[in-house]
Amino acid sequence: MPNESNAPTLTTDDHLILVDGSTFIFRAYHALPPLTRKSDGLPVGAVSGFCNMLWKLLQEGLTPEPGDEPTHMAVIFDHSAKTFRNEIYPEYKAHRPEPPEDLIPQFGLIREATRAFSVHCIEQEGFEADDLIATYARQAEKAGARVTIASGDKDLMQLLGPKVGMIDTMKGKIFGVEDVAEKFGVTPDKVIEVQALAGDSVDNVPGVPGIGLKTAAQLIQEYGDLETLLSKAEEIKQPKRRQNLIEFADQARISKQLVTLKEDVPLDVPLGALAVETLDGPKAVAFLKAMEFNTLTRRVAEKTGADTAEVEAAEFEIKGWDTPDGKGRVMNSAPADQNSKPAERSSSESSHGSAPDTGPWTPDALADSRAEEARTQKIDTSGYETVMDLERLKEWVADAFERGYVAVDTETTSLDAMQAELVGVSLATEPGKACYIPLAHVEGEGDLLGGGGLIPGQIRLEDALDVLKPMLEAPSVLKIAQNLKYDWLVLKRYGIEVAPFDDTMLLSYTVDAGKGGNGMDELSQRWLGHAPIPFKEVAGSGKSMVTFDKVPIERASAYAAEDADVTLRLWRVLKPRLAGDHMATVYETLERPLVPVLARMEERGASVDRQMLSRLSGEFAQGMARLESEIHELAGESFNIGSPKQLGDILFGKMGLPGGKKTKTGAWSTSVSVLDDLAAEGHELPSRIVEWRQLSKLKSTYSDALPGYIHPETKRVHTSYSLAATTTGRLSSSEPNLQNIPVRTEEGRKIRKAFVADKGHKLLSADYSQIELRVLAHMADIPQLKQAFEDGLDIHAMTASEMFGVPVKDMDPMVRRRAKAINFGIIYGISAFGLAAQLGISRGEAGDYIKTYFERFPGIRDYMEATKKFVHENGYVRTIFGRKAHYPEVNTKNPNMRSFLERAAINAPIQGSAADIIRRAMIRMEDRLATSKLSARMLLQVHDELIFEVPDDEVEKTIPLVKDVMEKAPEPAVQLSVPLQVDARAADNWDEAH
DNA sequence: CCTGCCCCATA
DNA sequence: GTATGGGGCAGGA
Repeated sequence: MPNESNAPTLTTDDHLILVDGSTFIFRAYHALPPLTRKSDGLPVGAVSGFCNMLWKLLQEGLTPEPGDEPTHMAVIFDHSAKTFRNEIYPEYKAHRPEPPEDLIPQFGLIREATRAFSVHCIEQEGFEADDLIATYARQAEKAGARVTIASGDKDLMQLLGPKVGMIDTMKGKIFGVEDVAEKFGVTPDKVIEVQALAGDSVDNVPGVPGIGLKTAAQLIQEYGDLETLLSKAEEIKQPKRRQNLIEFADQARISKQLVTLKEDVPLDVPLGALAVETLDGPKAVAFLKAMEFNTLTRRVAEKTGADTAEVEAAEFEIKGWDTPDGKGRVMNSAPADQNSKPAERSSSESSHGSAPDTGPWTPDALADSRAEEARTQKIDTSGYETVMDLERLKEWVADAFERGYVAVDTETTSLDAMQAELVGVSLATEPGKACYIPLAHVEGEGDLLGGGGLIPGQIRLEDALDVLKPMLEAPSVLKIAQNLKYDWLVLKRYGIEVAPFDDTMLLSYTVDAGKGGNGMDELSQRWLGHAPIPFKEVAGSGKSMVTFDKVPIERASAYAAEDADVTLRLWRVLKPRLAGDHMATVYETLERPLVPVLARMEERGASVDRQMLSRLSGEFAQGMARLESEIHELAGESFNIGSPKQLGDILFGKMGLPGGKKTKTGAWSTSVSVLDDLAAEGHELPSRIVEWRQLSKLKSTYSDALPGYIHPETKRVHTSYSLAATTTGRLSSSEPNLQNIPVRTEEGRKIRKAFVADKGHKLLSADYSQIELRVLAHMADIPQLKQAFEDGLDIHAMTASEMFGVPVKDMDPMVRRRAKAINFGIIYGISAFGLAAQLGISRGEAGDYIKTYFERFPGIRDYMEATKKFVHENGYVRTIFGRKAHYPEVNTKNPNMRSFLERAAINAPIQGSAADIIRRAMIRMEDRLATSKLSARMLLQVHDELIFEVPDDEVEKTIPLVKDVMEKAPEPAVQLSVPLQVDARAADNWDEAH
């Protein structure tokens, strides 16, 4: 189609900058200090800010990198207050106050400034600047050119895409698609849908009452767009929200029209005409001189070769301002021709006018292009730097402020964040640009005098932290780290609370849970095709391993700078995938906010009674010794009871007992179930072995090991929680694992009694009752189960009654036990084989139970079948809150593996939804306690239980609050169709509280 | 000294 | 039948 304007179209090499002049004026006026022309007091603050911005954009474009300068540029203004939007909705922008008096003369001056810099000044009656920007941006994008919108207006975010970026020149912040996800919770193409619902009080866009950004984003993520949502409004569970969506449907539609930018404005000035013209030095200098902007005048003169002395200050009419002398104003700077001819272009450039159509913007397209970029970019370490002086560090920090984000990594003396001493910090600001700041490296071994003197030349730790702290805590700088919880804890111990942040480990986990590990080395390999320097190669391993402070600075620097660089590159790949996969809400509501919560729990630690554990170890040792001689007596020889191999030889070889199960490797199993079977046949040795094993386990894993984890200073035990270790969304705990402290046996509970409260405090344990069965009842929509939970019945007895037709009253405990096993089996993706093993019955009998169960609860079978179908088709399943668990191998031909993965996929939404619920409770808990002025501290999480330390006199008030937060945790995102029940109790130790 | 295996503690 | 972490043993480096 011929270009009607005859102006050359843009090409892929072009870079168009569209400056949103109207919003800039207001923001500059309010943000910058008031500045007046020295000679007569003319207010020029906004003009000054505008000129500086324009100059910078002309010189550098978006970034200072060469080649980034604009080839096309325009400043766009609103023509008048009334536009077509006022016809749709007369109240639109009706709340706008009149501009302040000293701003009025600057409106005209800014247009003068634009012309003085030979930049096109665009405005059109009936349209807002935003519509013109949208139209130009889309046209340029279609031609394949790069577009940068210079504005701080969030309404323009709907335009962002792989080729369209945005810069807030007031804040120096560059926005990409990932920032749209951050702000609106959706991809750019869905921004208008969200705005239509949420409205905007500033522009007086009504939206739907009771729906804000968060809810709007969540609804749009679920339903896709406004119309679909409105057509399905009846399904919305929350009654108030449903009613509003129905009642205000038309208002939402109007809102959408208001926020939708017009992308087809008939342009007075064609796109091609916006080509950047050679700067007319004398003209610009004349204007700047008139404004008395001395610094900028000098700079522009230097750059253009204009002679400041020879150029006279321009004179022009200033509307809205009476000069003190009251004289008329003369125009002596020729006004720039708005329809000036486009700059000459070489024929070769204009010949490939039809640039490849990049197609409609999709989040996946950005994610894909970032992944491609990451794969192909070489990891070039020549841009790495070792920072040894404070001034240079300040420059890095200033750069981080300028960009608004920075990758950070700490190097320390220990993997244990509670013990780690800071050795150095690394930063990265763009791929290949990274630095390491050594702070506490010491001379290596090799001298007998103790060595360890600080290596000279390093910045003093305190000085460096003084410079880093404001940046690490600045709301305007996003800190990017891999497993930030570790760095957060280390820095917290140096008085720094890192915020805000992104965590590449959690980004990967959110998007790819189940597809593999989320550690940095693995992610680097997966996304960058690059194996980072292994820690082992830097610090050694095993006995010869040294702490990081003993690593020579040069080697440390290469390792540490690379870690920051890799982290930044991973962020660039992974962050856009959040939007592409519609997982931003999961990341922002279930993952990221939990990091500081868990960090504080780890920091507090739990108190254990060392004496009690020591006594227990002695007790267990005695019991073991007694059993050991009995066992050797019965066996007729001495052997290592702890060796399954030797034990098997004795039992199934020497003594000739009938072997039961075999292990994977073909050896006879000596597991409890086998030994119990033998014991049931009247053999004495196996039951002694089982008793010995129990004591051995309690001693080695708990009473012996736990004291070793007591922190030398805090005297408490600080576990470490992993947020990204499970496929389902559960946490895991290690070093020590405090999620498997014994509870089932009397002997085991003695360990639990050693977990005690501080003086004047109690331990409070609050646990969800049957949360997974309740989640299942909700998800699979099982009427009998829901009713039973509603009525507060014994769920296992109810199941037994339904299945076997026996009354709940005076039920045989064995019958209830069978039903209980089946209920658990269901959650685990039941198989006749497993149920048979659990209940010690035949597979046939177990199969009959399952059949009966499904007859009574057909909805459960339907749910299981639907889940299997879904996972086979999609390779993942979702929790109620949208978390994904991937099972990429589920279509394998290996029938055992396939069944296993199917069961895991059935279990994941149930286990995972329960995990999501307790996560939500934990995230809210601290605020709720603080609001009620309660000083309870959350210490531990054990999947469906939270443990707090509470001052004695606050126990009574804390219990109902904790219960409330936990029971309402799904809301408002989800209203479960079954009630949640939390049991809470306080006591002096964990055993009695549980 | 590292790794795989077995066994077992929890939800 | 689901999800973890960890100790001890045994075998190969």
